[in-house]
Amino acid sequence: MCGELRASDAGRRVTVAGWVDTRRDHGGLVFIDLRDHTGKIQLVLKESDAAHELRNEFVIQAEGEIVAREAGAVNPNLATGEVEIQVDELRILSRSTVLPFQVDEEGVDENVRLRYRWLDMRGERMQRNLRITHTAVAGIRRAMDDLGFVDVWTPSMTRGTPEGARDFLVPVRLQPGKFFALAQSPQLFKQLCMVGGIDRYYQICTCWRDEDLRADRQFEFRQLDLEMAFVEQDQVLDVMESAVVAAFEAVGKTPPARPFPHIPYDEAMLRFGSDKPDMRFELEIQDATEVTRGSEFGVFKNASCVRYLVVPKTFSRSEHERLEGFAKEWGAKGLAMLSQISKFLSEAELAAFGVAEGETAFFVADEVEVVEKVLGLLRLELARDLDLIPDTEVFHWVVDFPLFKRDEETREWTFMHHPFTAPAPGTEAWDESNPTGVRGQHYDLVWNGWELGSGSIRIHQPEVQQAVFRTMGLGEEEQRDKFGFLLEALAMGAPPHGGFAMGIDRFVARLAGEPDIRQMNAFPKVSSGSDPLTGAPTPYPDVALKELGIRLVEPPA
RNA sequence: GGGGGCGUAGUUCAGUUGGUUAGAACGCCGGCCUGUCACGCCGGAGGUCGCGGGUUCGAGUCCCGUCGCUCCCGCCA
Repeated sequence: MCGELRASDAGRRVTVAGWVDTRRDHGGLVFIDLRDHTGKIQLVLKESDAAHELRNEFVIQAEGEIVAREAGAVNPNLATGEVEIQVDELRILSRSTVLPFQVDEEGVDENVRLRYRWLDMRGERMQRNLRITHTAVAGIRRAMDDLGFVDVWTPSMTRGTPEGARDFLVPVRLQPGKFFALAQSPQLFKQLCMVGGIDRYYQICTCWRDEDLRADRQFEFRQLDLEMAFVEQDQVLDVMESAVVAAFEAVGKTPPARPFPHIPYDEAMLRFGSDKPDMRFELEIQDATEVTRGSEFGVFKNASCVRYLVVPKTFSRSEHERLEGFAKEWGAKGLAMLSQISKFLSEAELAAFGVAEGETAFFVADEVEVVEKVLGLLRLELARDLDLIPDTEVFHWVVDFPLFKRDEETREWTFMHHPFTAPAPGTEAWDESNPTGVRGQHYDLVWNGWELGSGSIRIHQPEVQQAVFRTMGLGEEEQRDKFGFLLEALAMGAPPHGGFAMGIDRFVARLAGEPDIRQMNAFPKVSSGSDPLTGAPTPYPDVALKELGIRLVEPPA
């Protein structure tokens, strides 16, 4: 209401309520900017005890006439600047102590903002972010409803899975010594919904993962979770694109063009060194492994993979040292500049690299995984340094992922994303001791280098599911114990199905132009994993733990 | 688990090669003011320099440890 009054409202009598944003006390006359979530309006108060008592963030109600301001008194910086309210009745509804920071004050430390989030939320930034989240989610829900999806609630407290992310454990008084896990995702429940004949399921659900927090990760987050029966990959992608576009339209932004482009996983890793490449700019990685196979240069000769980035700039020694420092931090043994090492290389090699005057080529030689990672991260670092990233919105799909990968530590085969992804058509059988090259029907959605989510066509034949379990080293008994209910369900008439899960927080953070998801979350945790507002988590008294059958190994500090 | 950054009034910051009483702006308190809108003017309060050790005649400043926050790597099926 406050921010919506205009010259055409002049003459009306109104009652407004809100917070005192600023006061300008002239003694015989007091001006108040009254704020609510719609904006601000100037109140004009005649001298009174109550008028002088007003302070920032008092909650007041004022009654009076909306009057047009005289020409010289119009405030062009305020949307309501052509009018003001001549107040004849003022009620102080609530007072405020001195504030730890001013509402809308810029540059306040985030921990202070979070400690007093209720104040922070009154500011324009959080009002906008919470409301844009609501609007985007409402748009997505409308789209899902229009497409015939059914919102089915699935349990938060579920069976733990030792694979994947760490579970949050929930002890239960009725079952001492046993634990539920908070759902990392409703993955298996939504697949069971497919077997149960809910052919289009969706949910905007909370998921929990006990892993370290980041700018784009919290312990708990929401995802748009959907699953469809009798579909192939393209149909799932089509629905997801509809949901993304619906959210853009709901918040009044120009949606990205459909269909979103596709890039195969192998190509993304080769050209961009990432499975979530930022494709707003070029700066592509080049492969030199073939050319350097017989190199005289020992570093190249002994490496199984040699790749390089060509950058349109020359670098000083100290700039190079800084970048090499990053490269080592990311796992490289070094970061060679062509100009340094050209004396060790043959004419043929130099010609093949095709590096021109004024350009710099950075080489990494190592195992392919290290080369990809280091050059991928270096590419992003250089793009930021050289200001190569344009202000555009690029959505794309990464497709054709491998189904399996080797565990870095155990060297055993394991799944790339999760064990329920179906192999690509025509590869329903493979060498279970060496599944190199088997592709999965898995797809990731990437926006400007942020992974928004992933999905897959799932396995719907129990034999195939068991073959995947066997490949990752899960014996018959273990399969029955952990996933027996899934195998049973798949054996009782499971339709082909597939789905997707997209992180809502990451998506709306990008929509709102925010650098991290805490700005979209009313009450987020900080990176150490605690809540600065309530002080959670807290110790529990022994008597409560005893009832749960729990005893701490070390007493709390 | 590892690496980088930060920590000084309520808030945002400054603080010289180590030097005497640690400053500014905003906010807060008191006073004056009928056309301000980041109102103005006068006056005032407010500090365990994150914490603990050490070096020194002397530490906000140097060293060691520790805590908190933050970014990144690992991790995130």
